[in-house]
Amino acid sequence: MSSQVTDLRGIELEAWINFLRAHAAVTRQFNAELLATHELTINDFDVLAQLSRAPEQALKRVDLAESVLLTPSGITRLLKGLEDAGWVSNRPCAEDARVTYAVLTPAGKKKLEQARKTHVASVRALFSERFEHDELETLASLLERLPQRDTSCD
Amino acid sequence: MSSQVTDLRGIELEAWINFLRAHAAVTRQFNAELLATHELTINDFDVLAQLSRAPEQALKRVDLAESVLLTPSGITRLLKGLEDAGWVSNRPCAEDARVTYAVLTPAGKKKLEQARKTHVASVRALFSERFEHDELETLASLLERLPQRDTSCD
DNA sequence: GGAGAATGATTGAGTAGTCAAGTAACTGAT
DNA sequence: ATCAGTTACTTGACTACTCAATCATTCTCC
Repeated sequence: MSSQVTDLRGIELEAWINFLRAHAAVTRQFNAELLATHELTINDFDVLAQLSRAPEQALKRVDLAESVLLTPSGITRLLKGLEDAGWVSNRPCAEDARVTYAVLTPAGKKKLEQARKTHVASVRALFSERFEHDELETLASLLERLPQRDTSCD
Repeated sequence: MSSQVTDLRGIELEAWINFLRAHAAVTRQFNAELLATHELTINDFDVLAQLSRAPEQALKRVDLAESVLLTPSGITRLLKGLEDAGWVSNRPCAEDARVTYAVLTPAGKKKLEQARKTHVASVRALFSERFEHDELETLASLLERLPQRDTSCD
């Protein structure tokens, strides 16, 4: 008599499973699109986007790692690809010889602008097709309360 | 004057970025836990759980692939690991010689019960620490409206 | 009842990451 | 001034997948 059909495993598990499935389905779609039209992965795009909003389009590898939630070695390897493609270059740091900044090149900036056109449109389309504006605000603010950074060293 | 600080890139992008970061952070944590205490990945766990709720604890590989959103070859390789560990065995299908069912062994059933104790507790803890019951219902139902299956062949 | 298409599953080759170990450079207490 | 610890980054070995090709079997239907 109560309400709708609900998951027997508890609401937390239901939310988690929906979350997992949605991530798999949505990233698969976005990655395929991005790869087909721009030869970039979501993480490539994400890193370029982070660089573009950074002062002087440059970021230390550690900071990049933290902001896109990859390990330092993951960032090293990802940047290798972007360097080979010419979207990113390296700049040594005058004050600290350990750090090499990753810098967005002009070509990289251009590449990002192109990719943004289609990718941002896809993201907007997927979300706004399914949700009203106020629902998107709710969703964004709920998701924001989940861990958004690596918790393994807290 | 309007409201809170809001993301300049639009609410859809904000929701998407929060979603991506949350997935990376949360799966990293759960995977580490599950691997440390049970030597299972989230996908391993997920496959065992799917099998346990299936009639006769058996499922075709294609169905398994669809329900956990892996490719058929991903399922083949994942099952190989579970077979080697003894949690899953193969059963040929009488009606169709192409299919081999993956079936949960008694040991696998036991393994899953153990893993469930800690993993389900972690999931519940993470979500109920952060959200009220009605917020969880909202979150679950919003996430449910995102694609939950592979859209590449629609 | 046989040819062709579709389906279930596996395999080889490749990719995108992880972790642990290592190197180099910096920091801070004595 | 030094040396123990920390930080930035890279590397080798591995894992967990993906995709495309392949093989076997079953379905379609003329």
